[in-house]
Amino acid sequence: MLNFSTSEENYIKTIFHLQNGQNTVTTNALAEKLSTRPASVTDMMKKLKAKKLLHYQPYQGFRLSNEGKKVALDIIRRHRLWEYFLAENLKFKWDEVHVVAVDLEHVSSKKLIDKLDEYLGYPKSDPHGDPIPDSLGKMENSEQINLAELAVNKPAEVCRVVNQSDEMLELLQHKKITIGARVEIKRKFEFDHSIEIRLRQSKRNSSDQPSFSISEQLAKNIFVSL
Amino acid sequence: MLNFSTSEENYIKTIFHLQNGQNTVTTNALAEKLSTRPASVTDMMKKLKAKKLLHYQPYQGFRLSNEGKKVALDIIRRHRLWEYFLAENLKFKWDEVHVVAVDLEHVSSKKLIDKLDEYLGYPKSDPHGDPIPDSLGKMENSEQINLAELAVNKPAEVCRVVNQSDEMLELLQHKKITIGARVEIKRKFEFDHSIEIRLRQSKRNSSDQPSFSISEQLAKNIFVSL
DNA sequence: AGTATTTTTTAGATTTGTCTAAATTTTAAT
DNA sequence: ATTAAAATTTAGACAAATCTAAAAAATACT
Repeated sequence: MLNFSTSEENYIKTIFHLQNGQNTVTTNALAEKLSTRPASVTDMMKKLKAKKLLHYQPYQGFRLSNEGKKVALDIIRRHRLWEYFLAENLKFKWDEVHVVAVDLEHVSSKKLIDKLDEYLGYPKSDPHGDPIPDSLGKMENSEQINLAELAVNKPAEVCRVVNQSDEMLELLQHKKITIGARVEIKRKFEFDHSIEIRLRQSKRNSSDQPSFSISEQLAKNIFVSL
Repeated sequence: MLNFSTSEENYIKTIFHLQNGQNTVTTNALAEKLSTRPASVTDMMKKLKAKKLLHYQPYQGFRLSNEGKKVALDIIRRHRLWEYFLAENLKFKWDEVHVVAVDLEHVSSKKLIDKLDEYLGYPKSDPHGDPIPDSLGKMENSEQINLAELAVNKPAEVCRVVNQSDEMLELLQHKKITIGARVEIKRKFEFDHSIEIRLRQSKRNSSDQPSFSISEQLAKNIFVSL
């Protein structure tokens, strides 16, 4: 695997997240996500196409090639392993790990990352519940359903949070919704699609907590497994 | 403390090492160390002078300002803490840590480094025996003498190795000379200034080893404390 | 001291990644 | 099917960090 610049890596990673399997990614969407200008995106797309990391015809959007996906998974692996290390070992708070990992992820020594993985005990997911690809780029994708679509009275476990904005993480912290928490929907309200939920803080603290309600917007950003 | 580019940081760090307290650093020496051209050095010196990180008059060489030294110590702190982590926690070999730390040292989150320091138990020196500055930039500088100048039959402890080239580290590994090893000079030879030494591998393995000889060149790169 | 050599700086070019403004292509709307 | 609007690309410029070649300053040499 060749080496890529920090800038190239940021583009690759972001395309991977935007295309999310099948989608074609547009110039504007990518520019928006990267806080840059569409013209800059076009420039970079030419470069990445020349390096065979993506498929791109002018005006038609782009998708990562298989090689590009491999690179993306490698960057994501680095990012999530560092996030795990920061939270688990250095005791960073859940909502602080992302910004630091964004820098660390560009240190690309394969030996470093593989040894870090080993040191951490080959964790399967990062502190946000996102799966960590292994050294071959494979990652587990257990059955996850959106909290907004969970049936009433069906117990589940929070396993993933997709929006990682500061605002979102602030709200989660306040509501004490964490990865691994057991959750059950008590009621759904048709009017605004808000839902009333009850949490049990994983296994150890099994004392039931009072139920409270969350907005549809929040629920849509939370994934659970049964 | 402001943020500096990787390139700026490399210049600052290298000047710090070259000036070693009092020396004035020359354009050519710096270009040589950084594997760059003198013209590039001059360009960067103008930039760093404008940022008040060093004192510089054209043709007169340069020295870091107090502010520049602070920045240098911060970079060195990051470098050595990562080296310690790589060797101690990730089980990197002694001679592999430097190249990886050279990348990690440019991730400049203060919180990250302070938490890493805490996690590692506030180590005093890195795997090469070089002292690690604390979060205020202070570092211990215990009395160190050059192995070439140690008196015969005076037991001492290897505490520092100044040349970190691959070739040097390969030789040290072969001779099993490690930081912390107890060493004693048995004889000095006038002809080529080589010396005959005997090692005891720190405290645990106190069985004496046979003595062997090392070159003056190697001895000069090893420092010991009494 | 005056010349030759070395060191350092200047001037101008190059690469990477970005930008603005203008041109082009695609999509949407009447 | 035209036209209007939106999205995308091109063209040309800029900043950072580097380079080469030439000029200038410092140093070393008889």
